[in-house]
Amino acid sequence: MAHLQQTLLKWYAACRRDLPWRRTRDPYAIWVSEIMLQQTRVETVIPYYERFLQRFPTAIALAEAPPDDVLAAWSGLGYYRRARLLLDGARTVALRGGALPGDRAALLGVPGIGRYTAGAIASIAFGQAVGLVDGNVARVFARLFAIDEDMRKAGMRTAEALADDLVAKDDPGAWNQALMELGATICTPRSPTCGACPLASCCRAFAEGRVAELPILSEKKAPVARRVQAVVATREKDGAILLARRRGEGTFAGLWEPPSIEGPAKMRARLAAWLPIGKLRRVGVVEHVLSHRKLTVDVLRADLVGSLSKADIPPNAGYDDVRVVREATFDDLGFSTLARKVVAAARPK
DNA sequence: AAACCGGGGTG
DNA sequence: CACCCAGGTTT
Repeated sequence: MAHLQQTLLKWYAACRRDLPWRRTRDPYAIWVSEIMLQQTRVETVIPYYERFLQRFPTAIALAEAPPDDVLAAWSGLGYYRRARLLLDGARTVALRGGALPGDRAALLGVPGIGRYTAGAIASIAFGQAVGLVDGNVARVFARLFAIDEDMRKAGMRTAEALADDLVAKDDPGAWNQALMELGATICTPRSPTCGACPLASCCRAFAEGRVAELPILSEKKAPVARRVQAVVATREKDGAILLARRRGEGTFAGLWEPPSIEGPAKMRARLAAWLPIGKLRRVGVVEHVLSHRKLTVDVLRADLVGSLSKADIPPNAGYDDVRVVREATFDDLGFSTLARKVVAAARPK
């Protein structure tokens, strides 16, 4: 076992990528990076990470920030729930003076910090000897030990137990990052480069010729198709657009978008009923796929002919605020990629 | 259009 | 422990 650890740590020391969050030991910065890196690739995260830390340098600064600002800084990263939970977590941490707890069990009590992130912060920022399992580690372990269980189910528990057992006591942070780095660069989902793998000689899947069939991953549910009607209401004099902010906890909650309603074309009337607009014209269709939904959006254009305030929004419309903004100021708002696509589709050519 | 990236929360 | 929920990019 010591041999395995020596080998991987040595490989990591030689091959590790120089990433911004590897240049700090600030637990808050590491926390932010770990949340951003969930489901999002390194190259995408880097500019967001730099900007976010500049804007919200400490947990307290983040805790005090308006949710709109936080979502604006997250705009385009996706999985906006992460940003809302990170803000929740920052508020929780601010109540205790602004410092994250230094051990895994206490970290698990912070909103938005689950098993993976707790292990990452505890080991990387605080040097606690605990393991972690992300998708990379799950894949590496599934192959290294030929785990025949579903890695989306029981196999994950098996991997978590292994992670805690195997963690290098003298440098847990480096060990965990080494495992993830191996999964990200060598032990990749398809066409892994076993020839370059420092652990090939200890790898059970490699020895048994089963690398291609592991890990075992159960099927995910197919996204459900939904139709949506969206209105881009434009003010004549300056081209400013009416936007509304989604309330609640669901998809795109807290983000700004052209007002929309789910359903077929006949639902347009219900949407038009509360908007100060002229005649609707359908100017395009936008397709957008999320993990659980496949959205087909009818993009409708209309002239904005009056004004509107919060109080005019019907309670069941799904919005809690409205605003008329010019495209130049979109960057100040939390905006999904779908909303950007809808606005772009409505722009006169 | 399909494949890929995978972690938090709840019951 | 099972199950639900949540975007964007690459190929």
